Amino acid sequence: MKPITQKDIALELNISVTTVSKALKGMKDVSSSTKESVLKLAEKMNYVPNSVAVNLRTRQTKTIGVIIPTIVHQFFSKVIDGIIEEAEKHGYLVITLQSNENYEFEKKQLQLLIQKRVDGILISLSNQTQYCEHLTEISNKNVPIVVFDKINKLLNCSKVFIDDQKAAYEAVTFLINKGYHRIAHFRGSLMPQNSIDRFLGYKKALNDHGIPFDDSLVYLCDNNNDFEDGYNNAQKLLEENKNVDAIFAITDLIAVGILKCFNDNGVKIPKDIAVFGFSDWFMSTVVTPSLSSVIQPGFEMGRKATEILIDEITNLNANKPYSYQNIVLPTSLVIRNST
Amino acid sequence: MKPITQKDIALELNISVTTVSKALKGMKDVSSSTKESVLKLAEKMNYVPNSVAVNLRTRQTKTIGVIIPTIVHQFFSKVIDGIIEEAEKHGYLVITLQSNENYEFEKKQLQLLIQKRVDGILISLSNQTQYCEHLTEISNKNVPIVVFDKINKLLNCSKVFIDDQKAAYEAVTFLINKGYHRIAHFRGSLMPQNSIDRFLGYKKALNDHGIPFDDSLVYLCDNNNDFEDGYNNAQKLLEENKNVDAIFAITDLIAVGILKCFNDNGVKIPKDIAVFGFSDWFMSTVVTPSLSSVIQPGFEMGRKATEILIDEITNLNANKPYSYQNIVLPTSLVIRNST
DNA sequence: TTGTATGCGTTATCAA
DNA sequence: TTGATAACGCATACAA
Repeated sequence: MKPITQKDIALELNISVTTVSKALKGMKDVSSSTKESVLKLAEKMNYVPNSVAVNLRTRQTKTIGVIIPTIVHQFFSKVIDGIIEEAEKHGYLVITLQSNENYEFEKKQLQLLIQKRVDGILISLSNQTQYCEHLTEISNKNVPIVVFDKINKLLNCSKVFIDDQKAAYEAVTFLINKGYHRIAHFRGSLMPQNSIDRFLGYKKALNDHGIPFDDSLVYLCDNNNDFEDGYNNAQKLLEENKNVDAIFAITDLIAVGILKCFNDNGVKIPKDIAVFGFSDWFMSTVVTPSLSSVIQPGFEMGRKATEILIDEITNLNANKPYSYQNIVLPTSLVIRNST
Repeated sequence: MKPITQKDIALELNISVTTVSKALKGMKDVSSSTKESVLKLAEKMNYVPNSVAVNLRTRQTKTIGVIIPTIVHQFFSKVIDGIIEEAEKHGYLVITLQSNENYEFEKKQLQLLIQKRVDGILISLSNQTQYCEHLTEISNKNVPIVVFDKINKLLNCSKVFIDDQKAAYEAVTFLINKGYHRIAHFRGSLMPQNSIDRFLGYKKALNDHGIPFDDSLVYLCDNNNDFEDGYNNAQKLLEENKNVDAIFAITDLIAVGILKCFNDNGVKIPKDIAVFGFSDWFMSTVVTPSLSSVIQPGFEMGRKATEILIDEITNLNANKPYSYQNIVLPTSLVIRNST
């Protein structure tokens, strides 16, 4: 059976579609008696407005698009959770797409969302994304964009992120104060801002505490498999006999890889080598030893980014001006048994 | 600037919108010369078809809706991954919603998707969902539904799931063969089919091997926080001094909670008590001791369910008949150090 | 090969 | 207070 339309109601009641529409929307230029009968019949016939038609008419889809590198990642699923919840609160639905850390793919997904006429876009950049014409181009189409987590500082739009440099600085400083002085860093890919910033924070902490920076203590993890990257580089570190007494890893998953390797090789944590992670995944609480980490508010990041985005959409539709926001969410350290 | 429409192209080329439409769609009743000029201009003007208009016209949204209990859950994020990938391959986009294991919420989310006029729905039932009128009602609206993972066997639609009873049976049988004979079961909520089936598999395995079923060895974990549930019930089990030598847990997260509790209490795993999980989360490979588990193919489940759904949508649109499918995905055991 | 007319379901404008 | 008409952008049956 076909869905009921306003026309069906109008026919049944022998009134015009216009009046039905008005009654349904509670406009005041319709008599309370007809309004009542329309509402009653709509209820009875189980009328559901066709949102596609509404979308066409109002030029809004009440839909926002999200692009993240990958969804099978606790941090990002927490972000998505926050996004969906906040969006729903404002009557928006969420279409999620993945870039798989691939620039070309990211562009393609963006195109899909534009074609779908989403009202706004939330994106966390892929590791490969260096240039952002594809994003500025969208902005010009009057589709608001908010970037989060993996941002590009040059981008002309609102951003929600954490102070990666500061967070890394605090983590490494903690290690130093705890007495560790030969601290390695397992860094992420070269491109992403957060990878760079965490590295800079690490460097600055060393510097501020009079510890010379040693380039050979920086291990690059950019094989898109954090756990294995951590494991393999930890192995390498052991073989190279670097004499480090602590490691600051850019990600919990990498840190867990390190733990695993050390456990496999009889390296005592934190006695022989301490390990500090980043992101505070649930996993980190149940691993042995439990992992010290930086708490990164995923849910709140998704929520806030969505709030801003919808605000911009609303302003855009109302022809009100608005300015881009830079939201820096607070982080904190959680100290467990690995340090 | 407003998006370019076919009208703009038609105006520029001094031809009709119809011809533009046909040319764009590669219909053959349009001269190659005009086709070429249309395509070229469309490219130049950066024409993007308005999918909302297309949707209204074709009565299809090329969108599928997904409802899962919660996205911050490795199994479900793998499912979503599979769904998004398969959907995209067929030109569909995915709207994800969560039921938060709440029946009323599930109904509401379903309503939202219907209102959004999605072409089909994928759903994994909430723990609280007992009756399914809300689903059959949708089916009657000619919106195909495929249920997966947490299904209701009575439901009249396609289903993709695993043989929970068999999988549980195999896990418990493994324990028995390994020499464990006093095996506790940490079961899930009472409602969900998979919870029931895993329990039945456990019981059957005991029975088939001449081990008497002891009701007091079944611990109910239904507080919606698997890890804590596992931890607390493990604590209880220790206090009750049940003398068990193994535990079959309905979920890895619960199993990990057990591990944690045992580690905290100096219970040796598997020497004192062995632990078997279910689902094979990544976490289980890095926990100490690593957890034996049942491999549950999340990605493939999402992929397959989507494939079937899109198939049904396609058939429905073509007025072709189709029959509901019951797909049982294979599982297997992965034995690690906890057993 | 091209174009006209019509409709998808809703909303907005304006006249009655 | 009501309704006729047009429009959103596209696609199709049919006529030219």
